[in-house]
Amino acid sequence: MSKKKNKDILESISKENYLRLTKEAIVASMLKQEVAGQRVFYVFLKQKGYKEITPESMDKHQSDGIVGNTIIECKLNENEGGGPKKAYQELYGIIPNRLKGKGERLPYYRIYVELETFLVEVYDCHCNLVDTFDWFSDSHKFDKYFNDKKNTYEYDLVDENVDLVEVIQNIYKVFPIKTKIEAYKHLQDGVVGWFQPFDFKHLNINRLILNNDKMNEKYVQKTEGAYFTPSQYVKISTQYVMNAIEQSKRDGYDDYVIVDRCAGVGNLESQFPEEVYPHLILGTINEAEALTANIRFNDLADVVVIDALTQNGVDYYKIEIEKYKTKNNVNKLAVIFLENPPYAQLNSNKDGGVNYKAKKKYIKTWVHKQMKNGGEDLDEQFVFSAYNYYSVYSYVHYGPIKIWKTNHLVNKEVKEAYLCNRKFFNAGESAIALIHWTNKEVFYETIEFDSDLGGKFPVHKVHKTISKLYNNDGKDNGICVVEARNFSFASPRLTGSLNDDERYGKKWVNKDNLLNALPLFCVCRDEIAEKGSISGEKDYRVIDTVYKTADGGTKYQKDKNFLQNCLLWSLCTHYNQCSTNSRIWNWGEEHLDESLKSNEIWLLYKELVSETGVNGLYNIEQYNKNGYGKLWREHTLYPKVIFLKKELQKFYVSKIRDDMFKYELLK
DNA sequence: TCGCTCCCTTGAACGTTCAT
DNA sequence: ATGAACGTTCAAGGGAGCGA
Repeated sequence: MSKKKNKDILESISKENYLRLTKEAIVASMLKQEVAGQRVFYVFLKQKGYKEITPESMDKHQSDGIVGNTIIECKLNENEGGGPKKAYQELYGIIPNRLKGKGERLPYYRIYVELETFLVEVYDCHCNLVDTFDWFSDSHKFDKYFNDKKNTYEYDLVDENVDLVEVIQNIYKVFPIKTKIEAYKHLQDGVVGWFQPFDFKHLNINRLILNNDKMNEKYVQKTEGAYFTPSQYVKISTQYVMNAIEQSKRDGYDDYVIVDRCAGVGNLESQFPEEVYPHLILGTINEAEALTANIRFNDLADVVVIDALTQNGVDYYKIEIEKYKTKNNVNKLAVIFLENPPYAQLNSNKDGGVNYKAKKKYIKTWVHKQMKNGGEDLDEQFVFSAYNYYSVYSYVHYGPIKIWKTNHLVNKEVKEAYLCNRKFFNAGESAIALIHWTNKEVFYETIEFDSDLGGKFPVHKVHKTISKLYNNDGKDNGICVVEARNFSFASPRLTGSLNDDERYGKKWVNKDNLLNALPLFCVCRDEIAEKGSISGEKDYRVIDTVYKTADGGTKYQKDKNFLQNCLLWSLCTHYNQCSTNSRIWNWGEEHLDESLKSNEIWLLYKELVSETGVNGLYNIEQYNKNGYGKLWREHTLYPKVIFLKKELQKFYVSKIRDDMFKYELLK
């Protein structure tokens, strides 16, 4: 809006007598300050019968005025908002570039509208004036350009600011297709009105492969479980494999093969020297990925499409290994597995995530059926089948540490181990173990990992869950429900809560056992184990490697100091969801040590309780005293609540956390 | 009952545009 | 330059339900 316009509006507002206006009229005049002109224009067109126009979304400041095959830019008059100069930049620079960056269609026509003078100028994409008319009397003329299909602008995918990955993802959106290979077909054929035919096989292979990894992020990742491994970690796993090869030579093996049953586009193998290619035995379940991988390996290695978790799949690799032996006349062959399998738990309730089970209609894979226990995660199935059906020399494997830490699925010698940061796999920050296992049986209690942060990071095996440390005393005797169950820190709200409404479970604890049970609630809410830090720099190595256990037994119950600290924290934290009338508040105050009652945390908490007349920080946060007005909470209550939360964090770290490790509640 | 994962909503933090 | 007013992104938190 021009200065003049705004000034006029502001002046007219100060002259206006609002007392005589209805509510509606006031709202109408408020709208005048903003983009009222455009709103009137688009509403007018809509009322003239242009159904594709939605004025509400089109007259916002930053929306691109795209209707059918046109981009529209409105100006009130030629002095407003930069006038024709600014309109030109928008129509031929800013909006097209934004669309290209998003990989979306580029309209052929550019329309400049001057609202006050009713002037409409229609240009083509080369800025040739095509038509001029009056939008009030000739509004039907827009129709021709909105719906024009014949004159189309095609842009080239080789263009710098075209994001090929976005184009492919838009192809997925626009056409009813499921696989990459179909998308590639569209690239090859071109799409009228969108882009020219693109010969991906000969024109820009490197870029295509590079982007293929990126493409896995959003679409294929979800449907096929095709995650890619970042190159800095591929470098390490490549070295691990080379080490295994060297070791096999020293052990008297004649030759080696490298098996990857989830090769995808061949990322894990991309850093091997070419002489390694003939030793590769690769498979993937996605046809388009196999196509791309075969381009990468230039016919020196063959990537086939096969599901490794079927009986056929298992046999296929057996046969391929045998074939290699026969063909190359090998006596003693070292079989090295190198894999980054999909990590997808199939017993999940939702149909999102890796779509594997949706395709298989909840049918267990053949490998899964062979497993006595576990195997809900595809990763476990890959690990299980590798060691069960093949005589593995070495297994270089990426995956969650649970296969060793809790499931005890692999108990083999560790040659080398590295903790990768999952954020580089395009997921949330956490630790993914890269381990070079041999086939020698070894039972470790601790594995030491290298990592991005340098030094050694130990991860300990766990045996018993904390749920073993207490029992259900029944609702009649119980003071509150303590939920304390699993090993991991996923969803701590659900599996580590304290409440009196049985919202997550029914494990009631009575007055005699509660003091001993509260540390189990506290450990479930260990912020550092869950998030990697309290604030600032995260230590990704902690996330998903530190678990809750009962391996230390009931020793912690003899430390009265520790129990008292946990009691104070449990009573004051907002994670305690007991209602204000719960018996826990009186019980807690009775049992809290006198020395802790002079602690700043307790004093502050009690102050909030007396101010609101409500028990529990969780309830205090929701407390609303209408008589004080809506801003009262912001000014009086929340600053104190925030301060108390910070003090509780500090208290947990300084007085509780170390003991959690000491008593092996954290491990 | 227990262990675990996935989807959805929020809102803080950061980005961008525009008028003064 | 500065700040209002949106727009965008992303992690945290809440909740549901599967399979053993």
